[in-house]
Amino acid sequence: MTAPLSEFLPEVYRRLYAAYGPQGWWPGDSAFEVVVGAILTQSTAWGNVEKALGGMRAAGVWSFEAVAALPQAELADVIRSSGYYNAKARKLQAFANHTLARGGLERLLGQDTAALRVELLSIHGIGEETADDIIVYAAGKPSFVMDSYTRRIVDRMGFAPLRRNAGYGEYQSLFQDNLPADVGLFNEFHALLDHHAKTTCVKRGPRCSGCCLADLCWTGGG
DNA sequence: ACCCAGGGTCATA
DNA sequence: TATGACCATGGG
Repeated sequence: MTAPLSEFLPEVYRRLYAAYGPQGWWPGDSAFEVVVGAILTQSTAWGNVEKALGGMRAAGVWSFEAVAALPQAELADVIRSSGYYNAKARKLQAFANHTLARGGLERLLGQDTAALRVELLSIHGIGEETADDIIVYAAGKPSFVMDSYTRRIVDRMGFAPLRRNAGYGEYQSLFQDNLPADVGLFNEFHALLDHHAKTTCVKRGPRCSGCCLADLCWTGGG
């Protein structure tokens, strides 16, 4: 596109919002549930995560104290349906132990965004995407969430002259540096991109076909 | 039967 | 810095 990204990206957002409406992310009633869901959904369909969350509720494992107290093998059994259950049980307990040892979830999430992100990334099992999920959807602070869906959409657009194998931060900066730092916008934009990729956009090929962004997709490859 | 989901860690070069 | 193996269930 010839228009600057600061105009182009809001246009993408307006189209997605007009097409799909508000997405209501993150599903869940508490910061605890957002954090747990963010870990459990790593490379896993959300439906499988919901079953695991339901299992945790039913088992009374619904606080970081309870998560930390349960033997890891038992926690793994409770979250079985979310897949990678041994790895994820370890991650949940790492987060629980870290949080309990350092003044609780409220203290953690109450920091400024930069300090919060650094601390989240220091916890086993929390990478960049999960950290940004937690910052936006649990802490309510702006840090644009990047994921494979959004990268796929970006790669199809003519506006992104990114190098091959561009990293998380390069894709993230594309949005973050060209949009107002508004957590409500970041919240909805990521959810809309995710919904768009899952429901409408074709998974492969150089461009979308017949969707609200089709005319913005890169046509140089076919 | 095959593909992949709202990733991250760890070993290796 | 950058690849690749590994983690594992459940729905299409």
